[in-house]
This record gives sequence, C-alpha cells and structure tokens, in this order.
Amino acid sequence: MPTSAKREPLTGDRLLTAAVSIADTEGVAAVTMRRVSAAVGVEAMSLYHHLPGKEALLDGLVDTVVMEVVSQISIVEESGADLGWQATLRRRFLTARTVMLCHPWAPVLIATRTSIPPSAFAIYEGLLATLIEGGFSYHLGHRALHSFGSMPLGFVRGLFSPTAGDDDPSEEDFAAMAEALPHLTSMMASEIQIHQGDTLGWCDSRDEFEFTLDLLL
Amino acid sequence: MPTSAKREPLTGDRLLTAAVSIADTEGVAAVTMRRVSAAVGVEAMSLYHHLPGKEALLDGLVDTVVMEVVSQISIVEESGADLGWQATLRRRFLTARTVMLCHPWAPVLIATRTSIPPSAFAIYEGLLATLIEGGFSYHLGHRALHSFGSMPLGFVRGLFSPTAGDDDPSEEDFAAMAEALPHLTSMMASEIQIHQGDTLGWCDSRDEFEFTLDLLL
DNA sequence: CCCCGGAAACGTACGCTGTAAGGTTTTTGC
DNA sequence: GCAAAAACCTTACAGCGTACGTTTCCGGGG
Repeated sequence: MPTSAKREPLTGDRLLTAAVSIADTEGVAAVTMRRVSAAVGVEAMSLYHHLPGKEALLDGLVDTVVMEVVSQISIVEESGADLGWQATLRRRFLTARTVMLCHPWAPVLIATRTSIPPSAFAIYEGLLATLIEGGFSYHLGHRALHSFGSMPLGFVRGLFSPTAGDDDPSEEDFAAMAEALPHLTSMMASEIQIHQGDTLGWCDSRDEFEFTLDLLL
Repeated sequence: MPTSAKREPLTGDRLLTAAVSIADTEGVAAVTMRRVSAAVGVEAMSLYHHLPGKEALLDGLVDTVVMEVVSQISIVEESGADLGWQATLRRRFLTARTVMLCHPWAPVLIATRTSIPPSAFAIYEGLLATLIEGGFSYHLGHRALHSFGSMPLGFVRGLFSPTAGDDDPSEEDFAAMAEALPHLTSMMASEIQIHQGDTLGWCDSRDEFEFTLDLLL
C-alpha cells in the first residue's frame, strides 16, 4: 500500500496508545524508546520495525491526539442541526480545547514538531468548509484560518498561567515588583478582587479563551 | 548581592551570546553544554559556576532574545510622538516579529519553557500601560493581553508555513489530496493565482500577521 | 515428515547527552 | 607574600537514540 502511510500493521497503535498513556502520567520527557518498548513488553530496538525513529514516534503522538480531536468533534456534531458558522466554529474550538486539557503535553509537543500532522489537515478542511458555507471567499477564509492561530488545536499560550511557582512572594519582593511593574500589579489586584473566591481561576483559561474566540468571530 | 539575580559576574553573558550564535547558526539542538563551553574556550563543567544547569542556559537564551525585543522597541519608540494606542501596539508587535525572524529557534524554545522570562514581564507591562493610557479598564486590558496571544513575542503558529518539504507532489498524490480536502486545495489554487509571481510569500507571514493584528485592534 | 527462508524480536555496542564529585590552577584581599 | 576564594579541569556515570549482528519463531514446499 504505497500511496498512504498505514500507521502500524500489527502491534502498531499499541505503541502509540502506550506512549500516550506514558506521556499523560509521566510527562512527555518520559516517552523514550526504552520506556515505550518496556510498556508494550518488548526490547527497545524492536520498535524500529514499526517506526523509523524517535521523531516518528512523537509525530505519531500528536497525530493520535489530533485524531482524538477530530473524532470528538464529529461526535459532538452528530445531531445535525445547523446553527450557523460562528456557533459551529466556537463549539469546535471548545471541543478541541477539552481534548487538549486531557493531554497537557500535546500543545508544546505540537509546537516543536516541524511538520504538521496529516490529521490536522482534516480539521482545517472542516473549518474552511464551514466558512465557505457561511459565505466567506477563499481569500477571506484563508485569512480567517490564520487569525484563529492555534485555536483549532484548542490552546493559547498560557501567559502567566501557573504564576511560575509563586512560592510565597514575601512582601518585599512583591513591593519591588509593584515598583517595577506598576500597571501589571494594579491589574492583578483589581482582577483578584473581582474573582475573589474562585481560586486558581483568576487568570487562566476558559473565560479568556471564550472571550478571544468571540472577539475574533 | 542576594536580592537580585545578577546574570553572570565575569564571563557570564559571553556564555549567552555564544549560545545565541550557536543556536542561530546550527539550531537550538546544537546548544549543548560541551558545545557552548568549547565556544567560550572552556571545559563543560565550568559552566556550572555561572549557571545551575542546562535549563537555566535555555532560560537565559530566551531571556536574551526577549531583552533584544525590549531594547529594539525602545529604540524604535525613541522619537516620542504619540500616535495612539493601536498604532503603538501594532508597531511594537511588528518590531518583536522582526527580532524573532532573526532567531527562528526562539518561538519554539519559548513555547517549551515552563516559566516565562522576567524580561517578558517588562513587555507586558509596557503593553498594559499603553492600553490603560488608551482608556482601557484593567479588566478589559487583561482580556486584551490574553487576546494578543503570542503576538507580543512576535510570532504566530506557522500553519502550513514551510509546506512541509513539498518535494514535487506528483500529480496523483495531488489528486488524492484534492479529493480528500477539496476546500483546502481550492483555496490554495485561488490564493496561488492571486499571488502568482511572488513565490514563497503566498501563505506565510507578514501580511497574515498584520491582518490578524488589525483585526484584533 | 522435515527443513528452511524470511520476518520479527533480541543483545551488544557506540557516540552522545547532562551532571555529580573531587582535584588543580589562577586570581584576589589583606 | 600568603592564605582564602573563585574559576577551572579531570574523571566518571547513567541514560539517550540507534547501527549492526544474532537469535527465535512460524508457515509452506521438498
């Protein structure tokens, strides 16, 4: 079957599912040839009968995740009510996002890949189709795809997401920071006041994601 | 000097500039302890007197690049004419982008870092200050910062930037692709027709960057 | 029945990485 | 001029990806 690259003939996707679960539990750095081979009960070099190398393994990892996004989207959109291109894209991005939240390592891994996974083309194809149906020209659709950035894959850069260790900023350091970055600290104070109560949620994630999303549409 | 982390006392930033030039010429994968130490005429282990480890070296790399962005921005904005917050941000993002174009490895490296470089705070502080002056509330400013995504650092995900090796797609493959991804191929055909002449520029970069930018503002 | 040919897994080995431990040289302050 | 401290070097180890040679397994023709 020379036309298309059939993923793995025999124990093939067992490798990938094993690798995904390793990445989920121990981080992507733990995805090593020996570690994966041990997980499927095999010696390291045997992997080379199913994969050309480490890079292909990582490519397979992101491909697996993106395929999960694709299938999840098709599940969500099973009930075929047409609700307009904006709501459709919105729901699609949010679906992608929930998948990515299950595999925190995926965004950074995708960012490091040099080639984009073939399954990602399917996503972009679907997005573009929706845009065209919505009356977009090809040109505008093209620009729109660019504008979405990494949203089709369900993530945006964390900004100060984890607040970087934030181990008890010790008032003097905080004061120094307030002096050096007055607006940022004022903003933080203001935002924390608004979000008092729901810890962990003051900056990150879903609200901001949806805001940016609605802004773009 | 326990309060602030002075970068490197003696040969300190020589390490970083050497590392940057290595990354520029040979790729970020070539930035290894031994390679960098050899570049400054020293043995590998000596680096540990100036850096706690490899991660710190990479952190220093991104910090160097971001600082370059900061200084470049301040140079550009030297002539103090106030041209409104939108034009200011626009020019700032484009400045960041030109710096990043000189160090193609920087975006992916930044994406992989767990902590954001301290110098990046300076950039966000400046952005927020401009927004506040422009009449934004802290809350809206906060959302705006999120919406900018990675633009303050001068990059967006490449989408199909290098078209992935694109080695002579051999008509049959192209036909298969056209069948599987009809809208995408139609769009490509349409866009290529528009941009006939300026090769390499049909998809990537500056135009799209500016479009997204203007859309957000 | 045996045998054997090819695929799949194994084992060994090499060069590379980051870095822990400890010895040696150079610089510096009194 | 001489100790103390900083900078440097040497050695060593575990782990990585992977090239290469050997072994094991299994199905079809003599």
